[in-house]
Amino acid sequence: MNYWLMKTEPDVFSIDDLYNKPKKTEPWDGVRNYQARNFMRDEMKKGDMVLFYHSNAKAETGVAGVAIVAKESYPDFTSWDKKSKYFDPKSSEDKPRWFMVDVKYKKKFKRIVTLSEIKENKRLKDMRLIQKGNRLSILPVKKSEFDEILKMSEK
DNA sequence: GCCAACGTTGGC
DNA sequence: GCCAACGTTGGC
Repeated sequence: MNYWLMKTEPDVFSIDDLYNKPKKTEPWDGVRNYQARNFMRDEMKKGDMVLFYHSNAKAETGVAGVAIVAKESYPDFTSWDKKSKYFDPKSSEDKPRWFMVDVKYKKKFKRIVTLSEIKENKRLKDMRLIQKGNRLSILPVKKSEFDEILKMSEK
């Protein structure tokens, strides 16, 4: 099993929004970065665990909870929907360029594990999230890092 | 709102 | 294939 961190802006789609979806499940659409796409297309498997990260948050930036991969990658249909803001003329139903997975709500932390706490925790110093210049919206996480963040959320 | 650190596009 | 210009991400 693999572990991941997925970023979302809570103003756009928060952990509460995921909770309120039918079946608490939602397609992770709109990823338009090749590295992030490749993670979803090639490596994310059903049952993988996801740290649900609130970026650019008005309140607190950090990990807000846990989700689980509910469906493995399939073409991101918003990429050939002309009305979608994620429309990409180079993607088609015949030749999809972009892919997504479905994620399902697992739990909301009692409190946000903030980015600054993560930076301060020596056990998390190698997390790709806090490497310089990292802007990837989907990142692999080690099991030890995943467990550490879970532990921090309980404190 | 600013801006550093990217990634992408397109002319050549 | 190079690289300048442009667009985006995301912390602050």
